[in-house]
Amino acid sequence: MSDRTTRSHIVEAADLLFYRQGYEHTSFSDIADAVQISRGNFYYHFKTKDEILDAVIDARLANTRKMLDHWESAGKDPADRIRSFIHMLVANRADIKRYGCPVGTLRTELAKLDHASQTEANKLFTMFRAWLRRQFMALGRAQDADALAMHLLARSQGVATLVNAFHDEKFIREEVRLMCDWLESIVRGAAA
Amino acid sequence: MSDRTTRSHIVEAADLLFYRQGYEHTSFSDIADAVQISRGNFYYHFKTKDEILDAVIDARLANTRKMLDHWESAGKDPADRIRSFIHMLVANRADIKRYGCPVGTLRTELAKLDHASQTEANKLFTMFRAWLRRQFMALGRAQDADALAMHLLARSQGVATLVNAFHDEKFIREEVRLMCDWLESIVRGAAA
DNA sequence: GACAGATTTGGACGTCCGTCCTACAAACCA
DNA sequence: TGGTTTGTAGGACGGACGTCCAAATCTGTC
Repeated sequence: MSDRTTRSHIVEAADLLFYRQGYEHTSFSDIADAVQISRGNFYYHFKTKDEILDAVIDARLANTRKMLDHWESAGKDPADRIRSFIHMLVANRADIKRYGCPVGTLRTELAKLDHASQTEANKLFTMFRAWLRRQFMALGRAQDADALAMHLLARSQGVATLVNAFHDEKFIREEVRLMCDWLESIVRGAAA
Repeated sequence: MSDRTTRSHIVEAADLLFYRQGYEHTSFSDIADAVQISRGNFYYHFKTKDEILDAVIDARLANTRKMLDHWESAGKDPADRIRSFIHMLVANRADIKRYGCPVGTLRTELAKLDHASQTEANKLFTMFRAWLRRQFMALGRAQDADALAMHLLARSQGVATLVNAFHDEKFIREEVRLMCDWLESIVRGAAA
């Protein structure tokens, strides 16, 4: 019980710090200070730093799953659901501006470190990819559904990168509009 | 003289290692091993690790400048020059697949570290942005030249990120084709 | 209230890192 | 040839980090 909450507090704080400072640049002390527990206490809940990372990735995977399920049930049609994905950029614009995309930046860092958990981190991308692919298939684009999913994923990643680099939120609005226009042209093509 | 070559060897090796392993994850020993000099020798050429980073960024800025100048003089028209930019993804596809975009990944890492040199690293992006903007202006799109430049920059960044994540070179070809189509539609619009 | 298990504490440990210093070698000049 | 400058070698230093441990504290049970 108390284990559960302390453990989840650690994961929560680590999640935030990994996002803001990066995995390698975040120390046990940083997390301990945030959770207000002693540094030595970690060993009881996690044997290594890598275990915390895995727990953070698992938490992100679960949250993402939940978000996708919500979009799935809340969206009227596939196009509407894809718009939920696109507007994620607007909803998180302040964080993206300061810290970049949570999915992309962690994955990039783990790739540089050649870290064992990069496969796990990649699953975040794969989850979005598979979900988008299903939406495009439901839009009648079975042939190139995966290519469309990858295309949209790439564009949102690129937007997040440049917004973070230039600290320009306005750019998000413009690109989101372009992506919605692009989606609209696909919907029209499917209807014809 | 010998100073010059040893120093440039250090910068060269550091450049490569920063790209492949990341800045923070690359130690003095790593660079020393690559150049085959003693670790202590660094202090003669660079007083701090940050100084090496600055030298690496300066070298990358100079190389980028040279590349852009070459594209400028080699390209027949603005569209041709922009195509040089787009095809950079194809030319560097093997490295991008393994290590991501050299410009984007370093910039992202320095942003997370809140490093003093992130402004310098951003100049790499700004250099591409300004160059592309001039090309689009020459294409008769003075009104939205900067937006077009940012759009293309974002798309190439996104492609690089996903190619690195999914280790899929084929995706580069597809997206390069799409970007060229997009460019073509702009050229046609300008002609009309 | 005594006991047992769960949880937390603060610090010790070995290692690696960036930094810095001193001694030595090579090259150049008087 | 002797002396100065330039470049290199190797290791010492202080600090930070991840890991690990033994003792202390808390919690629930009989």
